[in-house]
Amino acid sequence: MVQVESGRTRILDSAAAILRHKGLAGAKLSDIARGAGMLAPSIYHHFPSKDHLVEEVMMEGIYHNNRHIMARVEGLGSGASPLVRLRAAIVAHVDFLLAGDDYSSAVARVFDDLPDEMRKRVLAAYSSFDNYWRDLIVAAQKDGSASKALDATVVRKFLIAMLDSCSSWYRPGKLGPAQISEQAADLLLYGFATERP
Amino acid sequence: MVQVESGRTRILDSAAAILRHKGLAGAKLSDIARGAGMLAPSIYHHFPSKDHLVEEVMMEGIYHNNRHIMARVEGLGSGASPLVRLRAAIVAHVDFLLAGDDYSSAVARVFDDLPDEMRKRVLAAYSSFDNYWRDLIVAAQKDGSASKALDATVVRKFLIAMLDSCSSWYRPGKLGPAQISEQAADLLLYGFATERP
DNA sequence: GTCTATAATCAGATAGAC
DNA sequence: GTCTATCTGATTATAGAC
Repeated sequence: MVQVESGRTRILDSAAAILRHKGLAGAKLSDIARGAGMLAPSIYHHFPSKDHLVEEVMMEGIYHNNRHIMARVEGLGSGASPLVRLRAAIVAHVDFLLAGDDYSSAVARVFDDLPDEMRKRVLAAYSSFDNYWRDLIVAAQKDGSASKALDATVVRKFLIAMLDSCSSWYRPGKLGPAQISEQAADLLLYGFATERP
Repeated sequence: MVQVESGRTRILDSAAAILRHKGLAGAKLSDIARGAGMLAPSIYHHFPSKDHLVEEVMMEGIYHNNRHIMARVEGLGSGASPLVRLRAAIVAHVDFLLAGDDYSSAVARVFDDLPDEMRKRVLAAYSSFDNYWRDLIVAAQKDGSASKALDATVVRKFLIAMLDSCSSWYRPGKLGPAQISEQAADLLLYGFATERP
């Protein structure tokens, strides 16, 4: 028997899609409800407020993305070098965003606009993810395969900002998602210049 | 004789600072007015609407940043190689953002949230800037000092997203703005890995 | 679980005095 | 050029029928 998607899930899916494309202030409850096949007040049967709904989308986005990246990296097996693991994480992150996951794209889009208290909670949930990236980066430095001259925190911030941006500018065309993610990894790991200084 | 900053300019400065820190929806006219030492309705003596005010902040931000980067690159003189010019542009962009220019930081913060029509106009103004980056990137590829395997457009998008992010996460600490901008340039040009594949 | 009707709130904008 | 008072419109949220 096929269980039709519940009303609650349809609301979350719709909210994620609209937050992703229109931002926090641009995501009206009436639009979200329409995407879920209902009218705005019906949302309140499932969520106590817009803020609660948004926060749940953020948490789902972080969780989905996190799981996807970890699964790909850990799927490499125990023999993979730190640099190979870092590369896999970069590729997985871009692939995931460009595969069109509305939840994780919504996080990248509206995080800066969240109300202060909510942003703190979302950031706390995000921190396990952040730590995972930090570990990948630091492991590559310890192992000698990545530059110790670059600050691990600066690298992480720049790397994540760069990767997160792709869902806002990528449009299908001559390059597919797979090419974009490979280029992201090549650019970050080996740089744009052909020779070292 | 010292001309005190005009009301119009105080409003623009205040709007830029508030847009930068609170985003488009978070920037209330009453807050902007307070920052300019007046009350909200007084803004309408100088600007016909919030949108007009915001658009002028965007245009100023683009113009300031553009001029600053071009001045630094062109200041290198005609003997500078394409890669040296690209590096100078990267460093200048980060320096400028971290020097705390509210106008250009406001552009990076609210661009995605602008109303469609305005965003088109701002994007058009931005395009001369975009073309400048594209020329720097393509020149380095033609000259053989940068990788032709990377798509120039993808490199430009990733590069600008990465650089623009720094005003949202940078906090003065053990690393100063000058170190951040050098690390950005090193990461983009030479990558995080110590050896080529 | 969804609806119609409506309240409450808030921010952008206007009118007109000074 | 700035103010006080007010209007308008949009949006979140509630009440209560079905």
